[in-house]
Amino acid sequence: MLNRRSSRWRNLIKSLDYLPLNAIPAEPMALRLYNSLTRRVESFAPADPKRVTMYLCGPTVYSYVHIGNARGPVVFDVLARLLRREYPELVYARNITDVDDKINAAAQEAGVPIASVAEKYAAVYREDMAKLGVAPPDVEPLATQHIAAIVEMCESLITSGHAYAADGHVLFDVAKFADYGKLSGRSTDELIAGARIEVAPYKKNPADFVLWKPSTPDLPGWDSPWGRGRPGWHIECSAMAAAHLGDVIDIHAGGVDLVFPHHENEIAQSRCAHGTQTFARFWLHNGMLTFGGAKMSKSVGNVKQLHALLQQYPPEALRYALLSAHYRQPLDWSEALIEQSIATLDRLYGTLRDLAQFDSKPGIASADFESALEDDLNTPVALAALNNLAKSARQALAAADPANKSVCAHLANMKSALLGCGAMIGLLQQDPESWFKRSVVVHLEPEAVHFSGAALKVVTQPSSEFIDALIAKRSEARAARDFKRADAIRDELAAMGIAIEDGPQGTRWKVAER
RNA sequence: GGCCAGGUGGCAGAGUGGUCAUGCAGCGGACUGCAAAUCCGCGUACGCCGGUUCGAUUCCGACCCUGGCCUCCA
Repeated sequence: MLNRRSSRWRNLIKSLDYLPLNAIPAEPMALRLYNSLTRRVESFAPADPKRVTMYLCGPTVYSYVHIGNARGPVVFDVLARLLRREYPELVYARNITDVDDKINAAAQEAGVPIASVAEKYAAVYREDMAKLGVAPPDVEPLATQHIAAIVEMCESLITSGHAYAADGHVLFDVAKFADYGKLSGRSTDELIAGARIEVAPYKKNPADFVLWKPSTPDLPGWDSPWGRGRPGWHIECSAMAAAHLGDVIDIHAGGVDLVFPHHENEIAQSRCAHGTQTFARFWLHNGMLTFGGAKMSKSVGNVKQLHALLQQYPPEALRYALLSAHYRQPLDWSEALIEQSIATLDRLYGTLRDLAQFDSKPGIASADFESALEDDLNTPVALAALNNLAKSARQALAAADPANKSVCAHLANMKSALLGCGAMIGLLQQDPESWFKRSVVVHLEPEAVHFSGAALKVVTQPSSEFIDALIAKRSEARAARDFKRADAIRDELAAMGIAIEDGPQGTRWKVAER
């Protein structure tokens, strides 16, 4: 029986994965995405294939972000990569909110100008995203550079009767937008009746939200028809999305905690200002990172700072960890998760290292890998496919006759597929040697070579030359069958955090897990 | 209280109406001077109680538990 689940069928499908590139017919992308607006998985097709638009709510730059803040950028970076293959004209915008009361507070506390706080943390954010392998967005708008557009949007909302000015503020009149609450599944009546917070006296309804608010002289502000003031948070994103992507966009993404009120308010502002039936055709929301059973957040205090983690662990392991669960599910962050990710990457890079003799470029990803990603970004299934592919490569390698040309071609194809899968999710793109020899001082420090065993403890970061020298000594000892000495040197290396492996081609080494 | 997600093997985490996730860890074997790496093999997982069905972890209902939003938040 050749049914879908039989192993014969699976092997057939597997063998198809490694056909030469030109033998695989090009198929149109079958991307399906869960749309929060309709609460269903839908086939994705852009409004205009020549200009696909995507917006992700970026950071407010008042401090270091935590690892939870990185989940969206990483996950939607994968989506952007996927989209770009089919639609090279993708315009992906990720904003930076650089005017906000938290920034003001941080500046005041540090006794520095507000702009310097925003600039500092924006720069750190960009650097840290790059370390995580997140490609820069096509557009990175700053809120402070869109004040005119924001003011204009407020005026237009007032003119159309959707907003009102009161007491130096501009407020959105929730009662004037019938679809308010549709995204988050709330009724306007409920929202108006059920407000828990203290209601400002200038509001018509408790649910009305601020588009513009007055600034005192010590706060950043811009002249406006309502006096000197600054924008509210929600209107920034609406204005920046419109300025760079248009009135209607294909995809709007963000954390699930932004559904209400932020995204709900964006929809209200944008649709009313533009007179459209739709703001974003697809709404995508990533689940929260938890830590110790609760959502990671600064207010709870259970945060792990991204910047610190990047110094402590290989960045790629953090990316792997963030992609190890489906993006809509919660993911519990832990040290064990990072260590597991390091161990898995060790194995994957080990496979690539064993395939080093083949000069393969990233090629076409395996079919099961690609279809997993197209199925609402199912990265866990994609990673499973990647691991299966790596395992097949190891098996083939273990059984391979190096002289057999067709076997070599097969192995080269597998390596190409492996790198191709990695390229699609931003993993496995570095030289395996640099993965294994990370955090080792590469430059020779002449004194270090002459250190005696006792002085060695002073050296916290051994140089690769020093390690090579020790390994050479151990090899001499092994050749002389002086295993006691050889093992002593191995122990010495282990104490430095270096693990060694003896193979047919000699001894190689890697940085051991912390 | 309202709205919305979940509860899967030691751990992480997919998925499915009827033999397969995958990874990490563990155990046994091969290989190795010993390790390591690699390969081979192993473990009767689907919160609880009913129902539908030839058959349910998967569908339906009740229950218990957890998390998210309702306030700034990725």
